[in-house]
Amino acid sequence: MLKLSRLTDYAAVVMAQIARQPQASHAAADLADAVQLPHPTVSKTLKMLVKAGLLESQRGAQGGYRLARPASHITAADIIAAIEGPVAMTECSQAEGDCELVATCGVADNWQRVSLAIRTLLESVTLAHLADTTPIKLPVQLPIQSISLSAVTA
Amino acid sequence: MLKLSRLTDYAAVVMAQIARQPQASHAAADLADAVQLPHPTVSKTLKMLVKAGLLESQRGAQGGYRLARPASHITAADIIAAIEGPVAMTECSQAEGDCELVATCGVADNWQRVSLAIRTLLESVTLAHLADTTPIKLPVQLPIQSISLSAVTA
DNA sequence: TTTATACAGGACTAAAATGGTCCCCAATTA
DNA sequence: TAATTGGGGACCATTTTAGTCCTGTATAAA
Repeated sequence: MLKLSRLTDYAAVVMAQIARQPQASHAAADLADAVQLPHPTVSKTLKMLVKAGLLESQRGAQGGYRLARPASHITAADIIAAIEGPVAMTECSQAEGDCELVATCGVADNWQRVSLAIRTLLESVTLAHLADTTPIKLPVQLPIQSISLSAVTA
Repeated sequence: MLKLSRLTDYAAVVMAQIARQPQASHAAADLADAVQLPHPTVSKTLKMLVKAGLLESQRGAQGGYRLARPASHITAADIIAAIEGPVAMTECSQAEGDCELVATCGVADNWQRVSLAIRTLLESVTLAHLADTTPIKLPVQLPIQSISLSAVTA
């Protein structure tokens, strides 16, 4: 289904939660409560986000997590990459893609373009967009609508 | 990695192969040879594509597979859906999405928009594009809207 | 300095998805 | 009728995923 893994989903939700109170420090337990997800799993997710450089952590009492940079500078692609690795639709659209079938494949090149387009899209959606609870007045709508527009008019 | 399953990849390659000789009937064994993939797996893929209505099959000697409709009317989204099910990035962006966490989620709505944008993009790329051995003339560095536009007009 | 808090890292398991194979049946045609 | 070719499953091995838990370490407050 070209679906995100569940952990990635969690990551997005948790990141959004943090983004709504950027200056506060958020303990893993608090976040898990707020988002209604099992503590250990949320904790695991948070660690991955730290490792990817999207969150900063502070140990000890009053410690917790906060954004490593403004929500407007964290993209959906960043979050996905933090949990699942780089966004790439096919084996061969990855950096290390050494698919032995390139010769007989015949679609590699075009898949890579599609893959790139999706990556670009995901890079244009920021955490600030995702965290915005009000449905629609997002700048996100701009790229999205242009896509469907050009697709429809073609 | 937001990656396509390997079977989906096969499906695309095989569909492209058929699309290059649309009027001929292609036996599973021939296709497998042409694409350098294991016969049983290719066969399985073909069956799925038939079930999804993208291919038509003919049994018996001189039988085989052919496109159910012109390559320009089969989209990347169709192929992906045939193997993996409908394109939906998150649980809740599916039709039957009954995620109990919607209340605390806070990002569902925006994820659905992203998901829709990707689906639209994948629907704008046709099998005819994929099968074209000369790469689609996409200015890779340009924004998304021009990608899908030039893809369609190519 | 002590103690409670909170993250770090990784081992571990259960469950599910994935990739792949194989077999027997049904349809078609020569 | 015999050879060909797809249809439909069952089946298995492997990997991935999700989730838990334990032990260690940094920090801050009492």
